[in-house]
Amino acid sequence: MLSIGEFSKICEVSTKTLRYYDEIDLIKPIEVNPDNNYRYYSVDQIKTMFLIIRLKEYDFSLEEIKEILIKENLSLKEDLSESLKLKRKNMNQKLKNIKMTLKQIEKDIQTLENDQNIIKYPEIKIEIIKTQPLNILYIKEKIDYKNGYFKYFKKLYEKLIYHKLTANGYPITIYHSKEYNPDGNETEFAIPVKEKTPKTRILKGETCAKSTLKGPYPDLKFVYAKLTEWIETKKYKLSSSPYEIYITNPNETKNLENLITEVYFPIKKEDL
Amino acid sequence: MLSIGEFSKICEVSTKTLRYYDEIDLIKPIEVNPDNNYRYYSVDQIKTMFLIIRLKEYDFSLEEIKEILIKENLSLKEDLSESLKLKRKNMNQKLKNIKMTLKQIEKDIQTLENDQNIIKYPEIKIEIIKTQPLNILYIKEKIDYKNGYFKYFKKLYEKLIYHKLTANGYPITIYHSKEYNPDGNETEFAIPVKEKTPKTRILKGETCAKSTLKGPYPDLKFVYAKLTEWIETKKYKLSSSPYEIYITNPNETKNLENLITEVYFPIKKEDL
DNA sequence: CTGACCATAACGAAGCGTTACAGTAG
DNA sequence: ACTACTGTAACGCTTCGTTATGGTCA
Repeated sequence: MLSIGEFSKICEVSTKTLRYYDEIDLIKPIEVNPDNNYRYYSVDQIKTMFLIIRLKEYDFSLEEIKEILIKENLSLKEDLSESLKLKRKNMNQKLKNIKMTLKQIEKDIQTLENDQNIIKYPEIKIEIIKTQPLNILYIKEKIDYKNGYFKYFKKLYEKLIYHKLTANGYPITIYHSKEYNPDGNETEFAIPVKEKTPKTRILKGETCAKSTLKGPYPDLKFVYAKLTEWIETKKYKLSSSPYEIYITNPNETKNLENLITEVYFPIKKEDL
Repeated sequence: MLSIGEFSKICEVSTKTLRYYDEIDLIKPIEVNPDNNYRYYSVDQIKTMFLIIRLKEYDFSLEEIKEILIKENLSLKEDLSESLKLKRKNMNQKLKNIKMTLKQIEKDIQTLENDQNIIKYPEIKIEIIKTQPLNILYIKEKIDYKNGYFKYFKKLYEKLIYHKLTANGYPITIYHSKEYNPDGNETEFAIPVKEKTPKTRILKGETCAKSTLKGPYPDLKFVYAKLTEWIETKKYKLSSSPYEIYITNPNETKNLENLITEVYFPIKKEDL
């Protein structure tokens, strides 16, 4: 039997951690002296503790680990295998993110060497145009921007096929919610179609400030910033929801720098 | 000028976040309506906000970002460049860790497929031997295990050279602190030397339980677990600090699986 | 008047670290 | 008697999310 200090040393965790794990019933000493409440651990528990540490490295929460330990006692290992595969997926995602972040850091360090600002908008031209009304098939969704739109356009195309309609233009995304909400924003995915049916609606023709971005989608936020700025300085106001038209197909474009996206801000003159 | 909702949408952060950043003086609206306390942001602040987001991706704390923004106003860009390089280093470290974790997950998934336990000790034999006294040159340090011992042995070798002593055996690490402490443990780095001087001391000869590990250093904790277990079941007690002797030089060993390390636990019979 | 927006305030969450204070084993 | 070890209790840290409650703009 091991005192908390000995146990902590072998397992390379602090005694504070052990007391906390005791408190949350993650791993409890097999014996507690009732006189002085000293905790005593068995050598068998070292393995359990090592398992906990291992799982923590895999980003399991202590709550999840608790469940795993319970299942372990019932020897349900298949379940653990599934969980591990899920964590592997998350880890791979994390790996990708870190690699991208590293690339970005490199870029930024270079930018600073050239004595420039890290944050700068891509070259953006703005023109005022009048759009024609478009007959569109659409779906509305509450979405998180970060995961890409592939899923939603897939759904839209399924609807298109199901209703036997004929696509007649590039895909469009319309942003209805005014405020950014981390768990979902009112967004409409649409595509122009030939046939007018009760399932379609008209995206009305309007005066718009239009910008065309050549570059990756994350740069779009700069276009939005720029357009917002422009509208303000020119004393216009937004008259309805902004939308994007994807001229290029991201699935067929190898170099993301070559993606072309048009951004439309419907505008009117500020009321005086 | 932008209301908090508009600003939040363009920058893709929640209004809660913006209010929090206002509270901690990270980014404050340029104007606040004194009647109703409504916050208004300028379009210029979009760039600042983008910078904050970028730096957050690089793992700067909000406190650090605050300092950077202040320096930015004084246009001290060199400083930022240095900070970025530091973060790049951290990111690279993180990348390595994740890669290692991924490898371990793969291993564990395999292990589970073979219907075995994830945590299992490597094959470890234990023998009882009597050691000879060793005359050692030593340095004591309070260290964190995780960063490797290279630094400390380098220091030890410098001392060796400085005092013109002759090494006479393999390097040794002696673990004095009983409890694991996340910010440092009393550890002694030593090497046997020929000359007896006031700078050296005797590591006394004793009865020891000895194990030899062939494999990477992280496996050492299993050896410690096993030895502790063994001592308990055989009714021995630890009589002084355990130590390790490194038979192989990790800098010259390509495959970490081939590292050889001896672990010694000085023991005595339990008092009856 | 009705929603969609805005405000403040207070609590929660994860995983311990950090005092502070006191008893205890050897 | 000393010291290293053990205990409990309570607050702190970071970065917001989550109610709850109430005022305000179009």
